[in-house]
Amino acid sequence: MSETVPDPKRSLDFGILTGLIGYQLRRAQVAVFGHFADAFKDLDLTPGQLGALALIHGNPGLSQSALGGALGVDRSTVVPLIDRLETRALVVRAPSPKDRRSHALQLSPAGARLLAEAEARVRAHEAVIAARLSEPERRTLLELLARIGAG
Amino acid sequence: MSETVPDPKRSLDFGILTGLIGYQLRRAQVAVFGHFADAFKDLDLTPGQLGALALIHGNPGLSQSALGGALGVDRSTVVPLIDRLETRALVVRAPSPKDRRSHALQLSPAGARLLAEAEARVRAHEAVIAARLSEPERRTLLELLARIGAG
DNA sequence: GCACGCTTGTTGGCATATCCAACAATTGGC
DNA sequence: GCCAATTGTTGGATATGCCAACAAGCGTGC
Repeated sequence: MSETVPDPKRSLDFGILTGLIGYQLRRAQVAVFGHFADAFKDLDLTPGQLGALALIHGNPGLSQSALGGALGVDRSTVVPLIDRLETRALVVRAPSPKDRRSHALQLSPAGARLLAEAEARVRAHEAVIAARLSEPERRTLLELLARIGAG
Repeated sequence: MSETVPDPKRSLDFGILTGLIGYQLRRAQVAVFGHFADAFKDLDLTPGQLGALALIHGNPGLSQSALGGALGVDRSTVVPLIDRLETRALVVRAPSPKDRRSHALQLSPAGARLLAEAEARVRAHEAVIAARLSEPERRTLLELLARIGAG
């Protein structure tokens, strides 16, 4: 038994963690999320909110359930998300012409403007995130991640 | 103006989302986290708890602050994490010989046993996750993620 | 020595985010 | 027209995270 208290100067032993996709995924996520929050705090947008705006823009009239499916979250999780966007007058819960149970989600003009602004900004944000990656590497990463995410 | 209600049969328009590292990261994370929860529910371990066990095992006597730093979370977030592991008698908050403020974290024998079991299981879990990846691709993904996470 | 500033763990307040189960309204197949 | 399924919502339960404040303890400068 040599040492029980690790030397803080020496770097830590991460054990199996380093080789785990799950762990590296989380580390990357923390870094990206943190930078995103900084970059978007004046627009007051979270990644989930941006995702919702982008999906509603690309698929106007989308239902909340369909949005939840596309985002990979439960439909009950979509409620407060849209509540917030609706309170900020970015999204409208329009009545669906086909189905009186569901809401046809639409971007308000302000929502569309904010999305356009956010799309410009997200490009700069992504450039910072991918600064350590060459363009082919970036594409490779996207493709490999998509394959993991398709599970 | 052709359609306001998107055809559910046709796949959705994801707009810029598909090309965003942040988005693909989140999708992958959801898939991995979901599978992890299934695989570890009988051991009752979350990814964060496994990370803590692995780090304590590799660095016995670690302080809570150092653990938080290694996990990338706030020191106050570590408290309930260790609380839970200590309640389950997997981790011990031993007094630090050097500093009476801090706790020297140690695995209990039960904690060490559980970690060994979990390490075996995490390998199987990762194999499922990476099923769509060749071994070189898996390595590439780990390396690219590590570069993103080093931000 | 010893005073002041820093660190450590903890608590409390707060905000998300997520799930599941139940519910009423509504739809659609038969 | 009946009945099962779906839609949005609510409520309850967890988790996860941050920040700010606090007491205890440490250590540097003098």
